[in-house]
Amino acid sequence: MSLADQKSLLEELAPGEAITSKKKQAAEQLQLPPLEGAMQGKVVTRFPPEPNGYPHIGHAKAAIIDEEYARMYGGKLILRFDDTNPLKEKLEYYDAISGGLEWLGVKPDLVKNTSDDIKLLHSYGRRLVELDGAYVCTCSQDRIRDLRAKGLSCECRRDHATALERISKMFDGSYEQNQAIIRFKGEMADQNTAMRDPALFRILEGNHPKLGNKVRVWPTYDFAAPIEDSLDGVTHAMRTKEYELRNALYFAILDRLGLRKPTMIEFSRLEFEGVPVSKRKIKPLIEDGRIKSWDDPRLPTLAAFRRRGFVPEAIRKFVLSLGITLAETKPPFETLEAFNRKIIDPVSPRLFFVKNPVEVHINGALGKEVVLKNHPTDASLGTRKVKVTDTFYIAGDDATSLKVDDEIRLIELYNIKIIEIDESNNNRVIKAQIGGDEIRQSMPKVQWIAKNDIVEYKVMIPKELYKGEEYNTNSLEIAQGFAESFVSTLKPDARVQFVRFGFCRIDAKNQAIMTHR
RNA sequence: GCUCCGGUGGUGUAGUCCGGUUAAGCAUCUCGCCCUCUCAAGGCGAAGACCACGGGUUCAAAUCCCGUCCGGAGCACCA
Repeated sequence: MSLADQKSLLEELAPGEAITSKKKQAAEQLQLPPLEGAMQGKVVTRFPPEPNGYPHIGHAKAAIIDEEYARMYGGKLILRFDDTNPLKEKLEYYDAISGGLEWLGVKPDLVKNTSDDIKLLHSYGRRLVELDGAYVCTCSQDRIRDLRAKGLSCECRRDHATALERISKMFDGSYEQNQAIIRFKGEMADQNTAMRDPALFRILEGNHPKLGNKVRVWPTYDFAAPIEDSLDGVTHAMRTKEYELRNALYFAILDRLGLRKPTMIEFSRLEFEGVPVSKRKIKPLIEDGRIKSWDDPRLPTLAAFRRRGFVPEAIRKFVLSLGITLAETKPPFETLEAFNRKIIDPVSPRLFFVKNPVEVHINGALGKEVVLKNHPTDASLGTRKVKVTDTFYIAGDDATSLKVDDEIRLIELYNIKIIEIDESNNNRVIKAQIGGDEIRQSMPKVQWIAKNDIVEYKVMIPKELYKGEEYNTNSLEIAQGFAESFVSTLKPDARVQFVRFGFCRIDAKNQAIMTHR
């Protein structure tokens, strides 16, 4: 039955909606739920990465959700680099994150750094101490930890006058690193340990990428985040669920300072099975050279997804399909692949690559030039001309399954009949003769490379980086073979589908990376 | 250990707040058929969850209540 026939039959059986309803539901699944208390034109969200590493798929989820909501309500998205730790931030990471977002198609309406507001943050910290909402603690880290565990307070907390005296010393350079911190006056016996007088500021001697060593007193994330969100006009602040216990602190700080409170929303982290996002698991592999760079196709960095051949639209659709649940799960990588495949399929030229080539000699075949379609249905992708002779290569796997008398079709060329398989001297050579020209449904159809049209080619096939807790030593398979010479004219970043092999992105001269099947 | 958060087919989710309009929708995966000079895309269909488990409330519960179990997170002068 033709497609048109199928459709008309369906229309008969289920007049009206039948065809559209499934698609509609699938599309609805790619919509984020309404935002609590959101008003058209008034929503402000923010994506607050710390510039301490390369952006990965987890960043993409947060950034995309932040942006989608801003757009959904005609609001604003702020990209705010949460750079409050001079020991960790590096200039190259600000750029890497900006670049990653740009590739993703996430366009912030405003870009800023938390460090831009360092003076403001200082003054709010000072004010909080003056308000008796915080104090300067000079206890050792060990003692602080110990007392916190026991739910007990230290002497530093008791006397407000001491706090006032110390706060000046805090900022005038009287204290060294580790000698004093500003602590929130919470509740030392609170069941929520985040409320047991957490650190708000600490002294860090480091070279900050934006401020150098001018600043020594740095706010912690716990202090900077709520102040910045509030002052930036953020209406809906989203973060991953490991911060949940810190919500109480976030709001308590704003309360004490009398600042406006954003709505807080959390969602689960995104990570794939076997593809850890944590630097802890990736950095060692880079340092000892098992992985060469941060855009290695096995990695979950945005640079890696890009190099591997994923398109940003696919990542966005995928992220939206996950929704904003709190359930901690590892979604299937196949789903991302499916989204990507549907997007790139219509625009990927079909070309030939044969892995582990085996020679096929066709008796009496005449040399000629053939014209091959670059896409089965879209003629606008053009054609290419290939000169063939009587000798070809087919993929090793295809050759293996052949027996004498089998008839197969060389795609878009002609049928051949196997007459001899010569396995002498370790080098299999197949002899065949031209068969009929009838294209039978049941007949194997294989891609081929003409002997005089060969280019040596390599395809990297990324696999799971980790198997459980162990590095997967077979995480990168290299497929060697021949591609048609046309492939070598393609520039890096071109996308192709090697017929019956998989979708690939051209990576370098004579090298591609398999995106997925 | 304490506290908090989760638990819907193999997987990811919708539905849960306002209990009954579908005894569970969509996607992915698997399988079959159609289409096809690809093992891609597209079309159709099948299989697969009594909604973690046990009680309770109710005429009626995935949806409300209680308990249990399992999973995760936090308990940094990281974010």
